[in-house]
Parts: sequence; C-alpha cells; structure tokens
Amino acid sequence: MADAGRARPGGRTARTRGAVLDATLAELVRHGYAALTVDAVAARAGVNRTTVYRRWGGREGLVAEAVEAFAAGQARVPDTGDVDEDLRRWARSIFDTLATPESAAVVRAVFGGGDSPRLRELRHRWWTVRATLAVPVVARAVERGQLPAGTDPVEVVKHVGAPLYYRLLVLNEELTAAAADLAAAVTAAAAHAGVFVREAS
Amino acid sequence: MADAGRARPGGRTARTRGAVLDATLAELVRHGYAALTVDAVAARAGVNRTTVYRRWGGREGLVAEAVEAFAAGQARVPDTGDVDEDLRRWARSIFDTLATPESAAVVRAVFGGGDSPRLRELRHRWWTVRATLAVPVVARAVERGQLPAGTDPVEVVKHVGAPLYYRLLVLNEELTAAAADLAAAVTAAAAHAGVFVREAS
Amino acid sequence: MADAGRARPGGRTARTRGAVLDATLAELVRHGYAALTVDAVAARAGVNRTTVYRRWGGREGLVAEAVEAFAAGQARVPDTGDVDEDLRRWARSIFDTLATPESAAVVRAVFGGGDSPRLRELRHRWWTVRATLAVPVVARAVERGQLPAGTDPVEVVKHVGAPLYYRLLVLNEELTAAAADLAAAVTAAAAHAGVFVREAS
Amino acid sequence: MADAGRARPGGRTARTRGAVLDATLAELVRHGYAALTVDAVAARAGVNRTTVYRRWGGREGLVAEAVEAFAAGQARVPDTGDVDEDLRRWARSIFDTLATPESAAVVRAVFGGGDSPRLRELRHRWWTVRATLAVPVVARAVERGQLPAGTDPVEVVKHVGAPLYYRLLVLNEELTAAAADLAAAVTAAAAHAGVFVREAS
DNA sequence: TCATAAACGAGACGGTACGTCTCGTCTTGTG
DNA sequence: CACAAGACGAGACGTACCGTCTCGTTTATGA
Repeated sequence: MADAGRARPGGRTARTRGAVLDATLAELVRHGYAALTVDAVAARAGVNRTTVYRRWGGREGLVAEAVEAFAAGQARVPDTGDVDEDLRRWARSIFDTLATPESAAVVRAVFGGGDSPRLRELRHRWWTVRATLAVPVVARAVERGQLPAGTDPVEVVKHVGAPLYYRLLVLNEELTAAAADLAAAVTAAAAHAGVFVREAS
Repeated sequence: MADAGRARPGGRTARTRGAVLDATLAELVRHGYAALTVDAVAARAGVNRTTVYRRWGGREGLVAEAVEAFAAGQARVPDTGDVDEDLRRWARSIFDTLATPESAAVVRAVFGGGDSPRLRELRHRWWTVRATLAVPVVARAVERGQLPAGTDPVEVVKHVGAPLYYRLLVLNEELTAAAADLAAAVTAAAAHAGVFVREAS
Repeated sequence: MADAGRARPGGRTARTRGAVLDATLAELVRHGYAALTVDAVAARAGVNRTTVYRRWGGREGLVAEAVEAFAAGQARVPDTGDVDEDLRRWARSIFDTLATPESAAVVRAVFGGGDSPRLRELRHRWWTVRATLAVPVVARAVERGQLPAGTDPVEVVKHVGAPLYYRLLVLNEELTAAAADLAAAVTAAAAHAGVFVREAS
Repeated sequence: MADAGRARPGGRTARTRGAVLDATLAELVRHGYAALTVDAVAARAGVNRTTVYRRWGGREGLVAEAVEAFAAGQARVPDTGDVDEDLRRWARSIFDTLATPESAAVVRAVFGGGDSPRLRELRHRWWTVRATLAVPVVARAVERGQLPAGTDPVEVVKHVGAPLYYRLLVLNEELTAAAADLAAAVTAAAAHAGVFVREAS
C-alpha cells in the first residue's frame, strides 16, 4: 500500500487509480466489505464518485481490483528438501498473509462477502493461485520418498490451510505462529501415516 | 421448517413468530444474508413490516433468532468406545449439518455476514456449543489410553471441523461424506502421533 | 399561495403536500421551468427528496399539480349585456392572470416547457377550461343579435387571448391593460364586421 | 439545410461547422430543445464533443447559431397595392415559416426554451427582423389612404402574427392556411374600423 | 514545399441532478 | 387506545450530461 506510489509513473490517471485502490483497502480494513460504500472510498481518495463508477463500475469492481493488486506476490513457496519443514514454512506463509489487520480485512472481504459471480471468481482465483504454488511441494516430497506414493497433494494443501482460515473466519480467534506450526504438523503426521493416499480410482 | 408450527403452541403471537422465522430461513436460503431484506421477510410471512421491527429490531435480530431456533439440537455426540470411529461420526455429524441447502445457507449467513456484536456472539455461541459437546469425546479417549496423555481436546475438535468449514466457506466446494471421513482420519492420525500433546506450560 | 394553509387540515401528509406545492411555485417563479430541480424544491419545502419522488414522481408531476392547484378559479366570466364590454372584461381577466410574476412564471412553465404527454395534457386542459368559460359570452351575443349569426365563438375567444399570450411568450413584452383592451377591441371590430362568420359547412 | 454545403468552401473547419449545425437542427426537430444534448449533436455530426464546446460553448450557442442560420431569408414582404391582400400574404408567409416540422421545432426551441440572455436576444432579433420587414406594408397602406391616419403599424403587425404563434405554442393545434387568412382578415377589419388608430399622445 | 498555427480527436475528470432502492422511524386513522 | 398501514427522513446506489482539461494528431495556409 505504502510503496504503491513508486509503481505509478506520470499521469493523473495512474495517480487516481492508486489513490482509489489505497482508499478501498483502507475502507475495507476499517469498516469491512458489507459497510464499504463507493462514496466513502471516493471521498477518502479525493476523487469524484463518478470517476469510481466509470472505472470500476461499483463496489465489487473496486474490491476485486484492490484485492488482486493486494494479493499479487503474497505467497512464498518453500523448498528445503524436508516435507515437514516445507509444510511448516508454507503454513507460516499463510499465517503471514492472514495475520496483519489489512490482510485479515481483505480475506474477510473476499470470503465473507456476497455471492456475486465476480466475487466467486475472485475466491476461486485466490485459491487456485495458492494451490498451484503449493502442490509441487507435496509432489516433490512424494518423489523424494518422504511421503507415500499416491498421496493426494491437493488434499494435503487444503488441510494445511484449513485450520488457519477456520480460525480467522469461523472462530474469530487471533492467528498465531503456533497455530500455523500445529496445522502443518497435523497434516504432515497424517501424510506420513498415509491418510492422504488416494485409492486407485 | 414446515412442521415447526406444531411445536409452537397457542396464540397469534406464536403463530406470527413462527411465520416470520420460517420466512427468514426461506429468504436466507434463497437469497443469502447480504440480500436479505426485512420487507421481503415480512411480505413472505404475511406480516406487517412494522411488526418485524418491533419484535426483532431489524435484519440482524431476525437472523439471530432464526439461526438459534434452527441450530437447536443439530449436533450428535458419538460414543462408540473407539476414538477413530467417534471422530469419524463427529465429522459426519458436522457434514450432515452443513450438507443441506438450508444449513449451508444458515452457516454462510452466520459466518459470512457482517461484524456486528450480535453476529459475533452468535458465532461464538455456535462454536462453543459444538466444542462443549465434542471435547468429552477426546477426553474419554485419553482416559481410555487411546490417545497420548496431554492431548489438547479443543485443538483436536478444531482440526476435525476446520476442513469442512473451509470447503464450504473458502473453497465453495460441495461437501462430501468422504471429505468428512478424511478430516476425521487426518486428525485421528495426528492425534495418535502425539501432535496434539501440549507441552506443560 | 399564502392562504392555502387554511384548506389543509390535520395530517402531516397534507402539510407536506402544501409545502411542496408552494415551494414548486416559488422555484418556478425564481428560476423557471427549465432550471427547476427536484432537490431545490424539496429543500425549500423542508422535505426529503425521496418524498417528492414518491408522491409526484419527478419534476413534471410536481409542476403539473402545482399548476393545477394554481389555475383553479383564476378566470372570471363577464356578462354585462354588451359584447364589446364582455370581451374587454374577458381580456382584462386574462391580463390579470398573466400580469403577476407568479402567473407569468406558471404560464411560461406550462407553455414554454417540454413536450411530455403530461405537459401536453396540462396545456390542453388550461385552454379547454378557459374556452368553456368564454364561449357562452359570444354565444349570448349572437342570440342578442349583437353579432352576426354564424359567428364562430371559439375563434373569437382565440383571437382575444392570442395577442396577450403572444406578448408574454414571444415578444417578452410587459403586458398592459391597454394591450388587453386593444386585443378585445380588435376582435370585437372584426366580429361585428362578420369576419368570424363561418360558412355553412 | 441540404444546400448549406455550397456556402462552405474548402476547409475542414467549414465542413465541421455545417455538419454540426445540420445535426443541431435535426436533433431539435426530433427531440426538441429541452432534450437536446451536446453529445447527441456531436455524435450525429460525426464530431468530437470537445469540438462543439470549443466552438459553440454549449447547447445554447449551438441552438443560437443554428437558428440564425436557419432564419436567414425566411420572410417575404408583399406589396400588391391592396392592404387586405398584403396582410393576407404576410400572414401566409408566417404560416409557411411555421408550418413545416423543421420550422415548428425551431420556433418552439426559440420561444419555448429557457430564459438565458442569449435566447432572449435571439427572440428579440427574430421579432425585430420580421417587424422591420412588415411595418412598411402598413405604412404604405396609410399613405395610400386605405387605412386611417394614425394607424399604429407595429400593433397591426403584432395582431397578424399573434393568432398563428398562439396556435402553435399555446394551443398546439396544427396551423392551416385558413387560420392565417383569418388572422389577416381580423386584423384588416379592425384596422379599417380604426381600432389601431393611436391617440395623439 | 514545408513550417507552423489552428482546429480537431480522444478521453479522463469534477460536478450536479436524476430517479431508485432499502432501511428504520414516525404518524395517523381505524377498529 | 393499540396497532396496521403507510408516509417520511436518511442516505447510497448507479446513470446521464455538463463543461473543463490535457495530450497528441491532423490539416490548412502563407512565407
């Protein structure tokens, strides 16, 4: 958010875009998705309402672009040679993403909002991007013989993230590094035990 | 939902209450929380808007009471003598709760809505009720020696439910019995491996 | 306008109606039809925009009702026994209607505005009401033998009013009593000369 | 409208001007002054909005110039030696001007529009030009002794035109040649009767 | 013929008003 | 005298034009 300025060369258009997206994130953090109004965003960005409608078409477009801009380059793919450590780092990476107030607000906005097609797609993208990154971690472990053959990578990845999102969205508990480590450890233990081995179908 | 009327004795008041709560659930299922309007509920219940505002004070109160009425007696506590089977049945119980369209809509309403204190409390209650029921299952297993001493029951319970809610709220995937079984198996394996053993703190 | 209050007993509704119609006339006088905004009317009436849209549906409905309320009981039908004097008084009556700033503004609004069906009907009513009142004046004169048989009353009435509206709408000249007298005299002279006698058709 | 092209030699500028003025007239005829938008005119003319604002400054300037271009050389001054016939021809000339849809639209635009200074001046010019042309007709008649000395030419001219504009703007009736003849006859009869003789003041 | 000033195209923007939609309060006539 | 029926205040929504501005391109014309 802060350093977005550097990426905005020149024109008024780019300046406007930046101001609006920043304002959107700020409003998201302060009031949440449900209470986010175009007027408030425009006012905070020092921009006319009309401009927002012209370029983003309303609340959804606003959030969609702000989130996409925010989500870019958030996840880190670990490769230490050890599954357990890899999973732990992956969990920590998720934790890092969800721990800051900004991120939490964004995640809540994305996953606690309405059912519009645009939001659906956003959610799907969010997950797809992360799954695409994490799946190889498990695949490599299988190749290295650290996990039993037939282990389903997608399910593993899901079970690492689930407890963290669960805490944030359902339990409303604060996320901790310990929780992340635990989620990774649980999944790792189960994986070693062959629970994720998929029957030949 | 349909036969709920029988459980409500006597007066017009009770009849009104029932009609409104039924209508609220129906609207929740059809349109979701975000698009739920007091007017629509009142119209569907054949009741005046004013009445709804008088008795429930608005959308939130409406949903809160409807959900509480709905949530009563949804969970089943298994006790088969075998942790693995107990956890599996517990997971299946969650699955049953989340699988029907009505339940899914209610859950989405509760956990995908706003941040009002009332909703927060509702979420908290939702979780507390279920945790209270499930914790003894794990406790018993520890007593029986099926799980290592020091196993944290609350964490175990969380990890059973997490993947299911995650699927529903984050991944928007359909829930399956297999997913429930997998969640239970993962948690059980980890528990047997001592992952949930809490260091003396 | 000022004494409209007496005719409004009781309810908030009636009070609102009166305030809005008064405000509409005031705005009409000050800024004219083209520059009349719903917002300004609502503000002046101390009423919410929404209320205006609910009850009058927008600018046109507003003007339509205000004008109708205004137009009620504006014209006087003379019957002195003498055509020339009757026509003169009729012209004076029109003059009285058009001479005050309020009336002039209303007339400009009605006849200088858009082409919507509602305004068209308003114009038609305006004319019809006045024609209905004035036609008997000419008819009586024919019966009395003061005007030749076959004199077309409608055309006579039109020619009395035409120069006055012409001055107001086209020439933007101030209306004078002398102009009204002249219009009546011209029409009377032509009528006596048989110019308005309609060929048997 | 169509042959306006001949008066526009060479340049893109002149071509643009012609296209825009034509488009303005067309929009005026189709939608009337109130609904005339700069955007529509620009689009129809195949010209950019900006160009219109640059050269005409907005809706009013557009209409003003279009109307002036249109109004040039519309009136015909008769001189048959007979007042009655002269007045009749003059009335017919007005009728010709007002009868076509284009002309009617233009007139409505000029006289049924707003109250801006520019439009006021346009109205004044419209009338002045015509009065200047017509006044000599009456003056000659007085010289020839066909009308009484002291007859006020300006009032005569006004009374010829009034019923026709009245029909168009107030009554919204279709103009007919008969109506024009009647207006002339009425005025002529009154003039012969000395109604227009102005007292020495 | 070629430089240069003028006009134009493209399009983002601030601004005003529009007309619509809910929400939640407030008023009122009626039973 | 309570309450259903519904008018009202409040405020966000999304749209349409207005008129301004900037930047780059085209075009006419006279040195």
